This record gives sequence, C-alpha cells and structure tokens, in this order.
Amino acid sequence: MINSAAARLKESGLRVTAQRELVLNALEQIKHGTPEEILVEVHRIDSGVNLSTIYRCLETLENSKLVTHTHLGHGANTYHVVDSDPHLHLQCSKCDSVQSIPIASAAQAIKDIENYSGFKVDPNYLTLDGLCVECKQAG
Amino acid sequence: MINSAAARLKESGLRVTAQRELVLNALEQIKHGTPEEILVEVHRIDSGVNLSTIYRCLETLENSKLVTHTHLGHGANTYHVVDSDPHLHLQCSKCDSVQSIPIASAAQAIKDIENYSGFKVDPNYLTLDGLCVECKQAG
DNA sequence: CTCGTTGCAAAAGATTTGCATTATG
DNA sequence: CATAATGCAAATCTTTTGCAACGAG
Repeated sequence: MINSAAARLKESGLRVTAQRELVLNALEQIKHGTPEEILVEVHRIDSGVNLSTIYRCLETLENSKLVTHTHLGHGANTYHVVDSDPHLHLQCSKCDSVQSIPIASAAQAIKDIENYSGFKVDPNYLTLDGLCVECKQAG
Repeated sequence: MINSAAARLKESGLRVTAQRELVLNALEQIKHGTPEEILVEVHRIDSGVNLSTIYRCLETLENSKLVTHTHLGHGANTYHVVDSDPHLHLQCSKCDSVQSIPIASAAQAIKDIENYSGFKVDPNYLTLDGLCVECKQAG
C-alpha cells in the first residue's frame, strides 16, 4: 500500500467514493487486470458494484494519473496503478503470461529512442510482446 | 511494392484470392490501419468485400507472417505489412498520430530488456506511447 | 471435382450512455 | 442541499461464427 486510497483520491481533487477506493485497492491486490477482472476482485468486498462503474472509475482515475492502462496481447485492456516504481510489461505471445520489469532496465534505451525520434516516451504504457523464458525453451 | 501480392501469397503457401491481394495492397497504400480502415481502402477497388472477410484475411496473413498488428492507443487494433525494414511505432497520446522509426534505433534497448528478463522480444509488435514533437512543444 | 474462402446475418464480447436514485462535500 | 457518482438497462461498437454459395488449384 503506497498511501490510503482515500488519501490519494483526495490529493487528486476527486470525490472519495467507496467504489473508487475499491477499484484502487483491487488494482493493488492484483497488480494489473481487465475491467472484468477488477470487477471480480471488487465483488469480493462489495458484490453490488456495477461493471459500468468500474469503467467510469478507471477512466476518472486514469485522467488523474492514479492508474494507467496498456493493451496487452489480443485481449481486453489492462489497467494498473501508478506507483513510485514504474515498470514495463512483457507479455508472452504463446502462453499470455505477463511479466513486469523495472523501467530502469530500459532507461538508457528509451533515451536513445527519444533522441532519435524527438518523441517523449511514456514508459508506463510500454508493453512488449515476445516469448517468455519457459516458452522460449519449450519452443 | 515489395513484391506482387499474389507472389507473396503463393510463397507463403496460401491460396491467391482477390480479397487477400486487396488487403495486402491496401495495407501498402495506407501503411497501417484498423480492419475498418482497411475495408474502406479495399472498397475503393471492390465495394463488395465484407468486413468479416477483412478480419479473416488479416488473421490468415498474420499467421503467415505477411502482416503483423499492434495495439495502438485506445482504439482498435492496427495492422501493417511485414517488410524487409522492420520498424516500431510511436503513438502520440495527445493527437493520436503514429510515427514509425527503424528498429535499429531501439536495438540496444531490446537487448537490454532481453538480458534483464530472459524474454525474447518480438520488435514487430512494439508500440510506444508518449508525446510527439508537436504536442510536446505545444503542451 | 474438392476443399478452402467468402458473403451474409446473427451471435458474442467489450464498452458506452441515458436516466432515475443515491451519496459526497 | 446541490451536484457528482452510481446502478441498471439499453444502445453501440468490435470481433467472431454458422452456413450456404462460390472459386482456386
């Protein structure tokens, strides 16, 4: 837990609602997940929360930079909390497993890309496809 | 044009159909696009082609490595032809513009990430979000 | 000719929206 | 108490699938 969900909402100037706290806490539990997966986690605490509320909360939280999302693989979007230790995602195109690694491991490389392109890269959104260790060996 | 669409299909052991040629040629024209955008381009030549055929063609072509796709931004999937000069995509989160840069500029980045994680990265799928030059200056 | 491919329509899945109700500040 | 957020149901958008007709090899 970085900081209480309520505190982070307040800092961002957002209303503190039970649902938003639940979404933030759920994301901290599961690290990353689709709206559907987040709903399941939220329902462990309060089964009355609606899917469209999850979507709306995620949109609000993303606007306030409390969460971000990436497009993992071929499925639905995946959201995760923004924290002090940004990371990038590696997804295996064979088994769909997702691995997170600290952004530092690619920091210099990202600088190279920025210098080359003039682009300001947002590493929170970075997702790479490829083969994980297991599938690489198996294949 | 890298090689005639029909020739590439034949090389890959695929049946040569008008629709597949149209999809390949459309992708060469527009460089990258969603199934819907590809349909529009294909319809300039033959307005009888069905959207589901576009989806099926793309799937087939992707299986044979003639095209790949990435998840750009917040919208639908984007497909592009595979050519001899692989590139990665940079998408601006503000204006949604897409810039392609040669893979070489990220080669070291990818090596670093592979060394760190054990992952075998497929750079054809790589898309970075961030701010393009214009929006960076504007913002 | 045979079997893969296509068109069409319907189904399935994901996300968004209108509106009445509830709850925060 | 005013206004933003929520629940619910319906609408929308994207992608997939069953099936009969068509076309490549």
